Amino acid sequence: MPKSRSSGPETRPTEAVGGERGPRQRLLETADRLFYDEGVHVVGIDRLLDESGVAKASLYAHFGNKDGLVRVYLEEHFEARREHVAEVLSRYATPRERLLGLFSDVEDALAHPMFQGCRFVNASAEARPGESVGAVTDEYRTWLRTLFTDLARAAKAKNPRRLARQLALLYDGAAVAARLDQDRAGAADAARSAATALVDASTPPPAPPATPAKGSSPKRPTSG
Amino acid sequence: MPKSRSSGPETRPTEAVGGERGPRQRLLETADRLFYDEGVHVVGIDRLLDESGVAKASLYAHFGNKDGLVRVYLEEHFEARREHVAEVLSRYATPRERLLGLFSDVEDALAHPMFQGCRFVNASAEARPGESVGAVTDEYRTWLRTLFTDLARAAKAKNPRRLARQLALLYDGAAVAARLDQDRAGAADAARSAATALVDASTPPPAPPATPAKGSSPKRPTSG
DNA sequence: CCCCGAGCAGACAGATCCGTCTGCTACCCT
DNA sequence: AGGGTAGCAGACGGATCTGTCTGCTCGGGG
Repeated sequence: MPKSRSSGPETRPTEAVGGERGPRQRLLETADRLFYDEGVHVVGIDRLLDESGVAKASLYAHFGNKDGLVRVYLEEHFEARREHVAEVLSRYATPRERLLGLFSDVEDALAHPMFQGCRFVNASAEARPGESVGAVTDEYRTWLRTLFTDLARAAKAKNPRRLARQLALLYDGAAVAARLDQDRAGAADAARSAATALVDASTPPPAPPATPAKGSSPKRPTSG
Repeated sequence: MPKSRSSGPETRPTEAVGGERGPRQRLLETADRLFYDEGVHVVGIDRLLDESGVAKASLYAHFGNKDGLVRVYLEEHFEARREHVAEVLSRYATPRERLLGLFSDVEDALAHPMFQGCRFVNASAEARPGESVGAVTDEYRTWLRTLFTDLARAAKAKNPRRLARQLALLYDGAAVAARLDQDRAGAADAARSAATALVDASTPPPAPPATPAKGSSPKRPTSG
């Protein structure tokens, strides 16, 4: 029985407080790197174990099986995405600025050389029917669509759901272009400019301008 | 040495003329179905052989190895795409109508329940570095970008390359939405309406209308 | 002091997958 | 009629992958 890890009181099982990271964390970091760069099916368990310095038994104790690791890998990325998007949105005041701010953030992500597209898109392209990739991806897509729809509605778009879906198309397209094309700067410019045009065409004219600060973190990109 | 099949005079090796299809064709049809629906790495050779009724030796005689089959699978799809797009474009007269016609065609593809997104996007998401997926995909992406750029330039867009990239984003986004989302009709509407808005915003006003015929084939969709 | 749990290391089994090779059949062409 | 070729069927080997299981170490608490 694979011990449903969920009881953790406040600290991770053994160590976890100091600079030392436990096997669970190391495994997830390695999984995020390898799964994202090379694909879920391409990367075998032995390689994950080698590069993270974790024993095979620890993997199965923590995650049950490989699919469990993949699920947590995607869930943690989902959580990181939500936090990142919340932080981005917090930098802007009006709904219109927030919508466009999301595409400025896309521009930042595209500029990052490690950006390899959306983890959910990539994982879904190679997912078997029974795997849990589909479930997490569905949750993510629902959240993303709701986010755009709410913002479009708040921006008083004439047809909020349509505008939301249009912007989502640009969002996904940018992720695809980031993985397949060389000209990432062009794709970023296209996404931002298209988003601006679509928002302008669907919403009443905005209030007078107020350029916001534009800070971004140098970490591994989280967009997708 | 894997016998570089290329000498075929005018008919395929043995049969090929009558209703009978040779092993090469059967293999490619099965590959297109399985690779597209389930993924290139997920589908093994034995399954391809079983479902196509072809001997293993025939596969290696025709394609050298699995990567060769994958390459031809993508190349033939590329060729089908070019022919299909040429046919779509031939239905319209002006560059603007042609650009928008491509998105009407996207709408048709999205309506097809077997449409599972773009074969190149899907295959690239799970491709190993050395495989030939990357090469064929590069050719396809270059062709696609050139196509949009030429049409945008012909439509007298103020910034043809930008408009082309914007439309390409919508194109890719529609393929992603087709695979990951349930609401395909909404995605199709969003792609078409966004394309119209972006074209209108970037080009001088069009000539008076002239609604074209809109016929589509009931075959397996080729878009991507 | 000792015991228990967490984690590391690696062997092992079962499945799968790729690719090669050996037979056999059937058809076409001379 | 006979030989060559394309194709079918399947065994086989080597590699790889997932998942289980057995030892071993180490540190902390009763």
